[in-house]
Amino acid sequence: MKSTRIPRATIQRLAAYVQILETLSQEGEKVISSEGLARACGVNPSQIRKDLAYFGEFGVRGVGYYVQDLLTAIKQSLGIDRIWNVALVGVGNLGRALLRHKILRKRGFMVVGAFDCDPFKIGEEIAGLEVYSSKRLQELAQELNVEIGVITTPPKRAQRAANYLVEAGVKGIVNFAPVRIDVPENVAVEYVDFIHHLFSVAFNISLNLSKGLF
Amino acid sequence: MKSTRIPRATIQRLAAYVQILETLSQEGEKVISSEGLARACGVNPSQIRKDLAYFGEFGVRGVGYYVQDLLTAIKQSLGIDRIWNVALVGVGNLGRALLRHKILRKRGFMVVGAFDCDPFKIGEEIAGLEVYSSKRLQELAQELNVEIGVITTPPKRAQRAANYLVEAGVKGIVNFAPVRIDVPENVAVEYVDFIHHLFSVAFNISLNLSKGLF
DNA sequence: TTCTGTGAAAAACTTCACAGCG
DNA sequence: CGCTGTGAAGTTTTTCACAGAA
Repeated sequence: MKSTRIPRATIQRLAAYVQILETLSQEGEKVISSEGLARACGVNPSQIRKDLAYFGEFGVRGVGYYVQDLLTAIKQSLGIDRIWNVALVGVGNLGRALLRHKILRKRGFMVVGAFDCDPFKIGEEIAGLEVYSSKRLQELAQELNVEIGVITTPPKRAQRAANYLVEAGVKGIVNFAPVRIDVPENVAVEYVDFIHHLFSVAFNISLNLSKGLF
Repeated sequence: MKSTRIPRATIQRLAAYVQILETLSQEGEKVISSEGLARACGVNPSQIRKDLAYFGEFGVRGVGYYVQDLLTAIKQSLGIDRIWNVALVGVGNLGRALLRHKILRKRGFMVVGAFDCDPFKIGEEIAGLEVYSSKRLQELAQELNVEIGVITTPPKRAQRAANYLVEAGVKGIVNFAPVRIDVPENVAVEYVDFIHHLFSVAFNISLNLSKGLF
């Protein structure tokens, strides 16, 4: 394992590799070359070899990578070779969808607590989980051994949700609310905002159109 | 307007600037400096000036940027100064959440058609929109003047959904399914996969933990 | 004076090209 | 022989630093 700082982009790509390798594994493929993997995820083959080299030597020269071994190695490198307990704050449309979506659990992220500040929602049961008052976050998160918080509140309540989560001792937050949040620097934050992707598509369409016209 | 190729990262950041500027605008702020904006979205001030310079000169030296003017200018540059018609394919948990979420519409993306291949879902009404058979995509998308497709199907059906959308003449696709899709190169594609962000947070937590231990 | 716009420098990231191992 | 692992080259993106306009 190298000690160089690992590019953020590499982490993003590793996540993509995991997805492709899991599909390959399900399809019964045993071996994949960097070129095959590259084609499957639209990047350069040496990019893949470089990305993997940050964490170790997982391939066999002249052969390629054993799908199952590589999958295990990447998951271990990313720290996703185990289950992470997650608390979800904000039970709106998006929050509900995430709670019902099996993908979180399938990927090793188990939502062990759902929280909201709306009295009408507190006590409701969604996907087998009771909705608790956000004020009980600190108390319950410790009890439930929560490590990651997911914020799906409206933008105005995101900072408060973040505060509760930090107080409750979570070490990472995935924020779906379209606002920046302030947290201590030892808390890892990721922002998810699909509107950005729609903007990006809109921009590219406009660009293509103008290329066609002139 | 410069003719250099605009970095993808710039487009992503412009989308973030839009969000912040809209908040500022609502709060009645008239002027913002590149430094203020930089602080609000966690980037370097000259990054912001560079990003904006790709599209023109929007600032006033010694003053900063007029919030409203800058907002208008960025929206125009991104091609989001108008309404885009969107077709959504795949009415599962995520699809439903997007249909009900007001944010799409608020940002200028109007879902004008919802499609699914499950006979049980066809005919259902969600957020005032009838669910149609995916097979009718081509016919209806043209009628409804759809320009962007959003795929929220399970991974296995994503490629078929993409094919339908391309046949229907959409020029851009936002794919929420965790698989790569093949489309003609004049169709802009963006992938949305929040699991990547959870992976990223998990990795960073693991990293912080190991830093703390050694 | 303040704060933008921008060349030039620095850093980060990607691709190349090939040595080296199975 | 084929494909990985990797230094070196190349490219892109970010940051610096300062000239110049309001």
